[in-house]
Amino acid sequence: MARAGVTVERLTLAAAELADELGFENVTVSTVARRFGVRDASLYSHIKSARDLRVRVALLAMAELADRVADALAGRAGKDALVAFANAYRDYALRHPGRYAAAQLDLDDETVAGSAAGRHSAMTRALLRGYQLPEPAQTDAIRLLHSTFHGYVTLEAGGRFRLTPREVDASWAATVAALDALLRNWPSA
Amino acid sequence: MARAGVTVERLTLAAAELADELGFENVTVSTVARRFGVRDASLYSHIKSARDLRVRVALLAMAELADRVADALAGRAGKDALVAFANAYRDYALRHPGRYAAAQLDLDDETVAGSAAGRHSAMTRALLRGYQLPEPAQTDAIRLLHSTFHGYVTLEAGGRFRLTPREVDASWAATVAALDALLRNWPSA
DNA sequence: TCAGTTGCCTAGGGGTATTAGGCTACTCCC
DNA sequence: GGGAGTAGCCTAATACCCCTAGGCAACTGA
Repeated sequence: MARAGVTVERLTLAAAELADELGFENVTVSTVARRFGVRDASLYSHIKSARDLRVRVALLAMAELADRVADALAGRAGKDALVAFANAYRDYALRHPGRYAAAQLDLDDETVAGSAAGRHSAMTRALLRGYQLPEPAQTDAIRLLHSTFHGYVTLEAGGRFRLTPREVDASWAATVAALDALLRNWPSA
Repeated sequence: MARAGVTVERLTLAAAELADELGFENVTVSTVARRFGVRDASLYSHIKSARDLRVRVALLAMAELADRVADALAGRAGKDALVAFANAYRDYALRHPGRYAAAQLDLDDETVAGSAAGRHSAMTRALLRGYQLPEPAQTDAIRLLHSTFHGYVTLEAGGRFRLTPREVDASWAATVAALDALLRNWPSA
């Protein structure tokens, strides 16, 4: 019998692809095993559990997203940087819905610490340097930006904006422009 | 044998409670049946499927949330109303994490149409009346507010803000204040 | 009272998660 | 080249969840 050549990396990648195709909630040990043409039980020499597999997909997604954002941010500043950041974020989420959903998995503190989450907020902090916000406003602004981006793409992907006819792309552009205006005039008290 | 007195309403309520206690993903036909002391198969004369049950919890949560927001909004206007809206929203999400997660369930358009989602955006529209935004800025603002609120509570509940020491309550207040400032100075172009 | 309806049960088929234990295909070292 | 050892994959078996079919008993109303 030829071996299937399963490795943790290939498993994680396959799981990520499955997530984008079928939704993250349908990423199961069985479906991944099936894609490799092996039995489910065979995967347990590579992964610890179904959750382990899902966490790996989450970490992969977070790293990929951080990479895209870093690329988009390179050489830009001010509103230019904000727009690039926002669009890279949204693009990733819409193009890889399953991966993005994975990135929202509830991870324990230790795992979060070892993830790309730190890079993400460091980049946001760098982005905000152009707006000259003092602490703690800076932290608040990071949280606001992250919340708005995350909330927007989640609601958009969930079809929650389909009730109103207004184009979601146009709303997105207006939203990012509004955030830029807000950052330039952050209320002091 | 005495009957357990199962009804769709009691099932939905029990499922909602289980969601808040164990997380929405652990709301299962079996756990709910167990709580009633009956066999899982017995529930299928009341609900159509596990998904049906979850959708009912989602609709319940959306209606409850709309109620809380409506109460908070009564008799208020301007920033006062915005703050009340925001706090009611966040309170509900944090106090009822399972229900709130349920409300995020991906529903088909027909179900969404029959839900409290319409009430929700109508209230937001009413809230914005105090800020006098013309269309399409008003729609964009609704989407921005919803995105930010939803994103914030989701990330907060998911522990994504624990990396930074800044108090989440303080950040929340600052965020809402910032949104108020933004609505009062919405960028025209 | 008794016919009909409704509520709950048992049986059973199908799927996923996971452990235990076995066989086999590579690897590398003498 | 020939074992010895490791790693990859398999079958078997348990447990839990989803759901259908069919049965009996408990209510309901004429």
